[in-house]
Amino acid sequence: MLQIHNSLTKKKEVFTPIEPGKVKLYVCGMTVYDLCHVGHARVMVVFDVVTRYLRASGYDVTYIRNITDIDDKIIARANENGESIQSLTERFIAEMHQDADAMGVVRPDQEPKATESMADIIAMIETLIEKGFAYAADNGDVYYDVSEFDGYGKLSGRNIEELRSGERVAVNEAKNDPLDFVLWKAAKPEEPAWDSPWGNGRPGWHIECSAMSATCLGEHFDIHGGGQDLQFPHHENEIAQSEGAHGCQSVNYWMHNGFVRIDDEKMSKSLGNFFTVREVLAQYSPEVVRYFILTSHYRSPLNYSDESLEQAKSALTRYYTALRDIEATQDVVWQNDEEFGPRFQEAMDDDFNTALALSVMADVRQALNKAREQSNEQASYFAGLLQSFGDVLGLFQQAAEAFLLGGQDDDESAKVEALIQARNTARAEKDWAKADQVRDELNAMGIVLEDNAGKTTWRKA
RNA sequence: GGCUGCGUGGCAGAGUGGUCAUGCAGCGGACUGCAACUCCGUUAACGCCGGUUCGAUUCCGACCGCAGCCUCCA
Repeated sequence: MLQIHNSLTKKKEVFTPIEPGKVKLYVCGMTVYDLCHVGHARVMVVFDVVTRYLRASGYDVTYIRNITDIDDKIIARANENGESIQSLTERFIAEMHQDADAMGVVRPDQEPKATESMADIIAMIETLIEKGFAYAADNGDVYYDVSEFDGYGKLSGRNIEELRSGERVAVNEAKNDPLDFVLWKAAKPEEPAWDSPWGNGRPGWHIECSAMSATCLGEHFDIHGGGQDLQFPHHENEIAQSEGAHGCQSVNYWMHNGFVRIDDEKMSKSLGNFFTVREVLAQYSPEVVRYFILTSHYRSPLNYSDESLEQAKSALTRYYTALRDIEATQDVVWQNDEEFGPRFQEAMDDDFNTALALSVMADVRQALNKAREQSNEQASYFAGLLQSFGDVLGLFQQAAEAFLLGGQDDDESAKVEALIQARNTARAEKDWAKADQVRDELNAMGIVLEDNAGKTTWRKA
């Protein structure tokens, strides 16, 4: 029975979908003005695995991940670059897709964009004004009146008094209350703007998600996810907006993933201590990055370091080594495996405990390696089982050879093969000095040899 | 200052009131011409101080340390 830690109640709860057999999932996506960094990669991978596991568990999942394609940073960046906003956002949407695809992240069912949701956004603001939750200020902005919403603070565990005492925002004259947040921003000269009942302007960040989630999934849906930093104020404000406008609970389960850190500090754009996905993928295979992300529980902090990536690489190499040169039994269904299936399921059912699930897979790998010596059939079965588990976590999605040989071109491969041939000739003649010399040469090229059962295979170090 | 959360062996990282995590690395052994791979075995941990308990790393409390949010952020 699947249990999910709900940030709203701060407890693990049994997951019960609103509609039996169906899951409606919304995740806050990127603001597209720059390349994805490892923190973004974590969100994508985490909710990719959530989606994969829900589907593997038999749910019909509708997965929505929005794109914020209009905001202050986008406008500022476009101006800096001297390019149009549309050209900037289209470019970075393409870059994001490239990174996500590289990491094997399954595309969401829909990726709504803020700029294409204006009618819904404006209609929702109108509703909020009608119901008394929002007001138009003299300067053309529209604000949400926080004091009108009883549950304000319930997600982030705060109340309005606490928020007031911790107030660090410069007071904005147009607001009735410093805690009120903007739903619609009046356009400044030279800024892109949309027509609205309150004059030309553009939406505030929070209202976009409330409008898009309702449009794509309805007023009440199952799971809403995102990074921990969105809990306040973004998700708190979403609740105020959605529940204010619709008069019903908007989300049953809130899921927040932990941060990626560097040297025990949050990786973020503002601190400038981030690595882009592009940079990391130049050095490590995408599945190594994915494996690294899955070694810790999604809610824990994840410290990024070369050492951790190297460990992930070594571990994944062992899996691919086990899968190499063996024909995996097709269509093995892990749920049917009586030994490992229940252990894997128990791990994943426990709030998506991927670290524990990986330990089950390590046992399967060992079983595979042992079976190899005795029974090909058994070994093939375990290989198939490993593949089946891998499909849930998005691992082992490439051929073992492709992973282990890692982007060798044909010329290089031919050269390696020739050297191996030469070494094996020397070995046959018991010319160990020569054989070792050739092996050293290969090692220097970053090639590791493995002599198995009369056959020499190689891989990249 | 307020509110969260965390502190596990050399590193990464699960978990549990009494018995094995797992991975990376290390050590010993088997295999190998030697290595690598693989297998077998193995060392080692639960921030600090109290309390509850027959027994606590696990529950409770204080303390120390770290991180996050309270402003844009995945």
